[in-house]
Amino acid sequence: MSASTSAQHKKRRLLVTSALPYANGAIHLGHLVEYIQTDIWVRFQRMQGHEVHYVGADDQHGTPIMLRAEKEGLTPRELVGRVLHEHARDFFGGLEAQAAWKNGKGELGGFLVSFDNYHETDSTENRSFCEDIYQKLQQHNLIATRSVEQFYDPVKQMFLPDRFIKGECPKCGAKDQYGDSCEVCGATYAPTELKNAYSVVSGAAPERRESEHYFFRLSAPECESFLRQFTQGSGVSQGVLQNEAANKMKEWLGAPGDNKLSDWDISRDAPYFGFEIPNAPGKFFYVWLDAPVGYFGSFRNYVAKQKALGHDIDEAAFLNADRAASEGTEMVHFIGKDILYFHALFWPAMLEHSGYRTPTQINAHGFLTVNGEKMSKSRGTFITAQSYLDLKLNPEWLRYYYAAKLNGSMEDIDLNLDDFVARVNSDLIGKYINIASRCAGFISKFFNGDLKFTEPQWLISGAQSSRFLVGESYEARDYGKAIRDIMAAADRINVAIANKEPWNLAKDEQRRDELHDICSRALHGFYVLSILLQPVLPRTSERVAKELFGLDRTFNWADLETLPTRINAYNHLLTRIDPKQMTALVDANKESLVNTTTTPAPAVAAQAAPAKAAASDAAHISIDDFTKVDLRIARIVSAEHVEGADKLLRLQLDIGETENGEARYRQVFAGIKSAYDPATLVGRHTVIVANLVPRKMKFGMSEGMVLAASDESGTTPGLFILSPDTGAQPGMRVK
RNA sequence: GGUGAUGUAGCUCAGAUGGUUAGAGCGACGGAUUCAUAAUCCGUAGGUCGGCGGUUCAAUUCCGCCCAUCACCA
Repeated sequence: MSASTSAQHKKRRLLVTSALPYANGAIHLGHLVEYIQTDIWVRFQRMQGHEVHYVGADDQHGTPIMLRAEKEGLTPRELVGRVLHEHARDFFGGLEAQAAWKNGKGELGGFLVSFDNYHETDSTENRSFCEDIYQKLQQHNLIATRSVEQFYDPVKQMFLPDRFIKGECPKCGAKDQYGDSCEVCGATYAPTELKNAYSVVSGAAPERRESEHYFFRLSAPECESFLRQFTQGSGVSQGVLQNEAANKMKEWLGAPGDNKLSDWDISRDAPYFGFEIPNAPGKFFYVWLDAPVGYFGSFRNYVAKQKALGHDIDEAAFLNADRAASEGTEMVHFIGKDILYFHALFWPAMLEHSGYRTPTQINAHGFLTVNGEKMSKSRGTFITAQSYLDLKLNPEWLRYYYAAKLNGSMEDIDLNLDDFVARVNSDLIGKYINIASRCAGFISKFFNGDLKFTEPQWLISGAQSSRFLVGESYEARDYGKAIRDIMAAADRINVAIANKEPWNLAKDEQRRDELHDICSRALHGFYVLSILLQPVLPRTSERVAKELFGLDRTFNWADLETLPTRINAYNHLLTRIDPKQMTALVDANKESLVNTTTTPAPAVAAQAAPAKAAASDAAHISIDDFTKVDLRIARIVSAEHVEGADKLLRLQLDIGETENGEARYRQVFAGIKSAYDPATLVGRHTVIVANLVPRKMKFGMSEGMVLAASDESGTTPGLFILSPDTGAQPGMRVK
């Protein structure tokens, strides 16, 4: 790759981004593929001394956020503010940790993603970029307006995105199907074809209404000709896009004259959480317009923060088209393959025609599967970042495993949990860490920590060739190859140690020089491996640099040309994964009650069960008796502690009821405080008795009862509320 | 439905412009060793390279069809 060879001579100036996670849910292991992939690349570039600015942000606008905030009884700002902190905690240990780290006064937490800045799209910086881009496009006659007919919720008084419409499949009649295709028979159709369509928001029958929309004229000839040149490029190596992505673009663009591009609808009507379009009251920028602009917003915010600390970063050199061209700065996006369309068509076309610089590299990656299948909440493979960290699993394990599987293409990668344990334990502990562990003792014991090399040049030239080989792989994002080459080197070092049998040399005082040499060489090997692995294992490599080799800083790429001179006493660096931790991780992420019974715990319960069944034999009830109990699926909208109550939580439950067109929630007091943190309940589905006589309690009316299991004998402690299987909707009858 | 990607040992993956016995790591099995409470080293077994057909002296590698998985069709 040309970039890596030229990197030897020229200092690169890079603005790097990862896609912005939507502020509507928790970070999970699927998200982390991208942030870890980007972070490894960024850290590799920094190690070479390049100027790197890695920025990210939360994507906070749009209808789903607006509606979710409403259901939780929050303003959108309150919701996205909370989620921003959750995301920051997962990525790097929180905004405070990040700020301290930037000041050189602290360490990152979470998954060690080393953003230079993490911001939000609902910000003043982002608004001003959006307005500026929009106005420039307008000046270039690339904004058009026309009337669009859309679904409208007459109760909620808002236009509805297609995914908020459900109804019966026009082909097979299956109920509750989305507006694009039927999950039961596989038919595809337009939302207008749905029978008995209803709004997911209010349940009302949607109407068709017209409204004026604003469009970015992507179909304009200047856009097409620009994109043709931009996506195909003239690049010798990768160019702007990977091959696979460039082919996809060819498909989207078609042959010259096909005119396959259509204009892009960039406006949404009020009510909408977003930025109002200048001089267009009641019209807002569509979230997908301001999301990528968020990269710029975050960068500007970062430049200001750095300026306050006395560091000047030339913003225009990175954002202005002419300046970027003359200064040779780069802008590199890491994205998932699902959003290639937005990043490779709309985004560059917008930038090109508003005077901003366009991306120099767009790197798309595939999706994550777990154990070969789509992540599943009921199987417990929809694993949140928080659950991984809460169980004290080492983030470097996951970073290493992802690195070993990533190859720079758009292929999906699989996290196989058994393989994860085997791979990490065998590679990192068995091969890599073991080298230091088995040799450091001799150096400390016999040579006072001093290293001595008989053939220094030979060792340095070996490190030099690793430097090229591994560096090229990192540059091309073929981390899998980098890891294979690094581990092959670790294998060679272990073989060399075995051949010299230092434990036998140690018994013979005549052979101290030989002992000194083999152990010094092995430690140098460990030094090299630690440098090469630093982008992947930043925390461990930092400890190796500081604690073992006594440096006052982290490694950089040039350290590969030097030899360490001494070591300090060796302390353990990494522990193995216990397979039980994987079981615990999956259990912690299981939502369905049915599936949790596969865990070992019920051994006790199984013994208790027969006795209870026998006891209840005496009192059968009729089916009619049972149907008197109205059991419903409920969604927990909010949960909070009740002041003055020892055991109660106050829950707001959505069971699909409405009142005057507004969603009506049931307030229920549940005695589950001892077993559940309210924050973990929000959003969960459970089962309630809906026709229980409402009861006035000291703290208010309780309009139903949440069902929970417990062992009456007290043998098995705990309280367990029920969870329906995935797909159950609030209000469904349980019978 | 259309388009594209993927399908190689038990697991995770390399690789080949078509050409002698298809590779690695892990796992399994056998042996060695003990510095590494955080092991390693040596060796063995395991694959008709998703299925069927075609082109060819020769295909797992090229072509067609089929099956499976995944994605995209704004």
